[in-house]
Amino acid sequence: MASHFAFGSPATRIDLDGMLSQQAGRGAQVTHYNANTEIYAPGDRANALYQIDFGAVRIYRLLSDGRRQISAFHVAGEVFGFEASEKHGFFAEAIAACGIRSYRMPPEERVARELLPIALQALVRAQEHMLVIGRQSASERVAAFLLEMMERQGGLDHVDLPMSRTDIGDYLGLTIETVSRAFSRFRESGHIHLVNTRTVEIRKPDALRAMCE
Amino acid sequence: MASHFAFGSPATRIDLDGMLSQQAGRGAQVTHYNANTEIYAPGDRANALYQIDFGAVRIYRLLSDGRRQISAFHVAGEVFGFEASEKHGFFAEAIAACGIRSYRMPPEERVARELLPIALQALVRAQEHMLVIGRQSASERVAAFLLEMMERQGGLDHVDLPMSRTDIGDYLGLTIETVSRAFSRFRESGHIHLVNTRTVEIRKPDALRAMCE
DNA sequence: CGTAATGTTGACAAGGGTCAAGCTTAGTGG
DNA sequence: CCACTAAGCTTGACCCTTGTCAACATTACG
Repeated sequence: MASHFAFGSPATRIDLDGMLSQQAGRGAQVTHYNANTEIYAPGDRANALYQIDFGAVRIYRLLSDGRRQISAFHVAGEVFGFEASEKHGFFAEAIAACGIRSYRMPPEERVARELLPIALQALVRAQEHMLVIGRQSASERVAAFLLEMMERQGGLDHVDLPMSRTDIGDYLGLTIETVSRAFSRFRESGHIHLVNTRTVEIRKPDALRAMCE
Repeated sequence: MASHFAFGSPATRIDLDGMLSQQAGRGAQVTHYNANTEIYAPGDRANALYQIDFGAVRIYRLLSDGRRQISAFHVAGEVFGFEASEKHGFFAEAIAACGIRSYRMPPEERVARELLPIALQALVRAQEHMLVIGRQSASERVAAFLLEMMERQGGLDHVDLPMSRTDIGDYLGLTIETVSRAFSRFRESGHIHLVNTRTVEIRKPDALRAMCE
């Protein structure tokens, strides 16, 4: 509580109403959801925040084979619905019957426009990473890692890895031996070419993408 | 880019300087870090944001037995250092030689004070959850889950679980069978008492805490 | 060129997943 | 109010993926 950046205890109710209703010019909508009903789905416009009056909510994603990773549970008093783009990337569903207030998105102040999106981007990456480490096999994790690095370096096929195998292992929740074996198998199958240990040429990005589904 | 909430491509440099220097009344400090040197550590005051000029950074935590979970890598152009409390909860270290600009914390506008902390809290939870699912065994994950639920319900020893075993498994990256076996083992060892399948009495919270380190 | 750090590969073991059976609880209809 | 059913949960047996331990190879650096 001391810091201007501190966050209240879990019991503290956030005064979203006081904060946002001014902007929307109107109080929040309160909606009732039955158990196992959808609140939003990937692709839906992310133009609101949600605060739970009562009940509980799960946030999750699905792999195409049906494996599911829940990235968060939310209970009464908590706020969810943040996204880093204009569309949702996750499912939100009521676990039990819920009362949920929805608030139109906050104002376009400079901090909201610039700083908050950075935090939200980090949050989305964290959530996606949870999907990788929570539900994917060793080779799927390494494939996802290579694709992530490729994208973050502009999509060029020659990817530079500034980090060690130990770092990669710790990032993916694997041992260095398992990471190394995955690299070797991708090399043997022609998916990648190891220019050197820290430079990878991605030869079959689609094959890697197919692994991650 | 279309949405007022959209986030630029990874290549886009965030104009932190233009945004924050006004507040600090001064431009950013540029610091040089050698490879494998600490930028901040758990317990350090979190009163700045950092933007990477060149090089790469790892964000991680340690379990007491030395297992490490890296929750993020950051490369040139990216911003890190967000925390939900006044102190850092993670290590930040240079992977290679780095040039890093540090910016004093942003202004206390209403959105920054209220909305950003919510996002940051979610981010920190995500990062801590990565530690759990990336590096902990099945029983450690379930112990961490029970403790998290206990804390989020005010620390009472009778914890209500609104979610199914399937949900818990998906949250922890485990199958329902493994979750169930962990509950059973905790029951047999007297750490918990299962009042019913959805209500747990935490009898030895310290024993559970010891498991998570 | 020599040494230490980093990475690769192999053999083996174990933790957790898969498959299957049975149990418990909650909800429904007679 | 009880019986029936379906969903959720528990337990067991087996097996596979990945971790562990070890040896060796390669790279980086002084």
